[in-house]
Amino acid sequence: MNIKDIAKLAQVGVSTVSRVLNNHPDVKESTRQKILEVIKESNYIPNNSARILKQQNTKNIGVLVKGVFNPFFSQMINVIGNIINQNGYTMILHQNDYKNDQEVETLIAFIKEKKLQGIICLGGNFADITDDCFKEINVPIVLTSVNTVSKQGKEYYSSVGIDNVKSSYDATSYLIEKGHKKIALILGEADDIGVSILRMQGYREALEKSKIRIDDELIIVGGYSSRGAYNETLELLKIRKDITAFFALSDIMAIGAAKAILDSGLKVPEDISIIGFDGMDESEYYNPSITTVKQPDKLMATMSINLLISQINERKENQHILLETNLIERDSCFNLLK
Amino acid sequence: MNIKDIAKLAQVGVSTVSRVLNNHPDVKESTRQKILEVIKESNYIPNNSARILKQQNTKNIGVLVKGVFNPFFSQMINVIGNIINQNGYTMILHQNDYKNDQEVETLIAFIKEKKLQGIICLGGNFADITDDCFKEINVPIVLTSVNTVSKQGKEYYSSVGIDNVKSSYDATSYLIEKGHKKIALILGEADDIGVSILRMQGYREALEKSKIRIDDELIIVGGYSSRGAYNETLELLKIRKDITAFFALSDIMAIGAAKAILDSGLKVPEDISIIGFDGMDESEYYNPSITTVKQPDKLMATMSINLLISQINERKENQHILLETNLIERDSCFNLLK
DNA sequence: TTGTATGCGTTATCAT
DNA sequence: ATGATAACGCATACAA
Repeated sequence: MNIKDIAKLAQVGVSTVSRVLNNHPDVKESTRQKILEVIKESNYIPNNSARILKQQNTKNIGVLVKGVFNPFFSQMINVIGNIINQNGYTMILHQNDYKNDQEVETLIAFIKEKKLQGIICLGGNFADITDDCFKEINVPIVLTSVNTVSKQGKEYYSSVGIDNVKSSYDATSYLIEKGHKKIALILGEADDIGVSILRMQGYREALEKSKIRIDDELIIVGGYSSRGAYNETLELLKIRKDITAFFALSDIMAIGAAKAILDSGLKVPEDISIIGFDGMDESEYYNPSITTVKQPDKLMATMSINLLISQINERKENQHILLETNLIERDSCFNLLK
Repeated sequence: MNIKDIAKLAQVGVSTVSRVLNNHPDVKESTRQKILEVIKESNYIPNNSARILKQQNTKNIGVLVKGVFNPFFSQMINVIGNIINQNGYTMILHQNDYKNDQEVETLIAFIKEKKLQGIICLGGNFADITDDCFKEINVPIVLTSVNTVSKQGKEYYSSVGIDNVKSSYDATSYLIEKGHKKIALILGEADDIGVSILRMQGYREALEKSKIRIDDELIIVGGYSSRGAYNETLELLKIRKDITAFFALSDIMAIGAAKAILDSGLKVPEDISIIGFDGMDESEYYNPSITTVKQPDKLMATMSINLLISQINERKENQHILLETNLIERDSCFNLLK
């Protein structure tokens, strides 16, 4: 069942059907009604691939999200989607498997397939951006909350994110100010891509600043899951009785670590303090509420899409924006000095 | 930059380029190399819309997920994706906005656009299935963990899910057996679509069986969020001091309720018991660990995709499978009778 | 082994 | 207001 069949059934030409499909004004009301009726009756649904293939100005904005269902991004997608709609565009959401490391290629394929007018990438590792890989793409690109290690090609895309080094420097310093010296760090991933390495750097710098020796045994990897953080924390607590604080690089891991501490017969925060990262609901509703580094997720979303739309309307120079994080003090950190 | 340009640059015909693109065997190794080189140099990426438009047998299986990032489905998608790949198919993941209630239409559009060989729907409300809406679609459809209220058209699709009524009947009975009589229920949504109504029915039946009066004031709505459940629970606890247990229809809401109880100066489970639903990690790592109704998510995923693939290979009669849930006893329920 | 030509389903241009 | 027809970018049958 295609547009030709509908045209035949309605006894009109294909272009008239197409006009109805696309809400063009110059169709007689009676023919419009008739065509709509035929469409309804035959359960006809246009083929989107053919549509996009032909269209020039799609009014589509793409959102490419890294990872299958990263809850941190879900709020941001809502914000972005609303603003896209308000501006008369349509959001096309696309997942990029976290195992797929061909970020740039996926990005370009997405733009081409959907004839996008602009794109926002949420997360992912864009370390392999080269000077010319975006040259042929002449739609604006905004990379949000991604790991951009590459120094190349910065003039071909915009970015919005946080200062990972400073954020974790601040969080670590906060613990140090409360008298903590044996501070364990829970990384997300072990390899050198991703944000963990940047945040670890902030952790290291804070310790060095206070002349605290960096103890590699205190740095564990939780795989961004509660389970991973739980297991690793449990093991670490068995061999190291001197730890007074944990800094987890995600709230999800902070929760796993908290449970491991409790299951070890210790109290949070009296025996061991915890600080998380992200500012997800889970940390707020935990018992006790977990102090965390809040990422400005909604602001990041708003700035990303506003930047993109302004770029679509008037090509200006690309911008690279770094937003402030905010340490939310709750009930999981103990002051050893009082 | 399209296939024609590549052909010109490589000084070959378009079909030879197409063959290389699709890994066809009958291309001379030297020409293949040359074409690949040209493709690499010009950063050419084929247009997927055009590809799909042309292809007949795509080997694509679609997964249509309801809601922006429902964490309950993320594990299932991994399982499904792996099995799809093992069988030589490609998974195409598509989000359906939770505000979009045109489930059937979205489903059919997705099948047509991507020329899918089969599809799994994760979640969503398919109450408006009619006898003929799937008739024209001759690819197998599996609805997994969806709300299928409609009795029509069952011969045109398969389904995999749990018995929502029985599951919540069992959970409520579990509380009753422990001596609880004033059991509050936290629904996900207030309207009559969705699973909340089925689970509420189980709750009602369990109370009726034990001759416990159903008190509508004890039934609140948490909107499937911790925050919603927290606020509603806090309010309810102010006006009702007689409640001894909460049954939340998701673990996320159970956590919010737990925090509200704690913030009201009460203890879990000594003062008030809690039971959740889903079996997510969050409930396990909460303090205290929350007793919950575990959905067999991985099994649902495995059965769904295996059923679909067997249907693709040999069209058999559609099946409707109901799996058992499992009540995981943890530390959030107190026995009043001991 | 390689090239030419046709059509997938739609939109857009140009007629009428 | 409406219809015929040429693209869109690709895969494939068929020819060579």
